[in-house]
Amino acid sequence: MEINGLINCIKVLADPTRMKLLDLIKHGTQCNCEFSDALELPPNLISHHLRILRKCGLVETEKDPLDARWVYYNINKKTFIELREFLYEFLDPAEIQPRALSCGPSSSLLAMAEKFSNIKK
Amino acid sequence: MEINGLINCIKVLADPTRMKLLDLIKHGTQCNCEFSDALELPPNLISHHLRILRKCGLVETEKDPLDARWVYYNINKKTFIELREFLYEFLDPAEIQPRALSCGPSSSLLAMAEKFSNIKK
DNA sequence: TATATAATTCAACGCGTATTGAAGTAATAT
DNA sequence: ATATTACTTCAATACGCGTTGAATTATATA
Repeated sequence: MEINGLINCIKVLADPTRMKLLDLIKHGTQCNCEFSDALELPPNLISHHLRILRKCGLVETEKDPLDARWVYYNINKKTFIELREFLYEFLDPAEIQPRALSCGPSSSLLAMAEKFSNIKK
Repeated sequence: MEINGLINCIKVLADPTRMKLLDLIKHGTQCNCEFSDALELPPNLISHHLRILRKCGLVETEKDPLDARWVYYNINKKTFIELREFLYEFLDPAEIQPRALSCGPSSSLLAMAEKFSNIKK
């Protein structure tokens, strides 16, 4: 998945309702009515958020083989893992580097020396 | 950090400009003018996004000891790592469970048996 | 003191999006 | 056929947020 897709996934993730939905799905695929009960939100609003979760690829759907009116939601493992790896690398503290002295008065020793001599005057 | 603070961090992260800013800061503390050049955005807009990054605790500031007009930005390692750990756990594929049969026609074997007998009739 | 510089804050605009209630779709039951 | 159900889509509203340009603050220099 390209970088923009991943950033979009983060955007999708950055909503308490969708976080809770993902967490519920993670602990067993569920149908709209259960989400609606658990989060105390109208079914159409749940549908809306699930649509967004599906659009960015974080979840996928499956219809009940006995009664196709029911829809069950699953985590899309592939996207899930990809997002996980990306964030784990992006937030890697080992990559943090000290300030590159490319800008500002402290960026050159010359400037520091000049400053120092001014103070001395 | 509480869960709402972490979700807020994700929300803050879910913006291409701020992702780029964080990435630049990660590779050496920088000042506003450099961000402005690198991202080709007006300095006040950079300030705005840095303020949001600082507010949620992802970055912190430091003033130049020689000329306090310059401000340098650093990654706040503590928040950085905390967010990393949280997301790594939340997106752990090992936690994904199969559907709990608590809802829908396939939720009970009884229902399946009834359905089966209807088909047979 | 006056001017310049680095950055921030403010006011306002426009776009996107979460939410709401109603209408629509698809599948099943009577 | 008609009604019911599970869910989705639609239209409308309201709020939040990114962006912009101007004004402001803080600091340094002439």
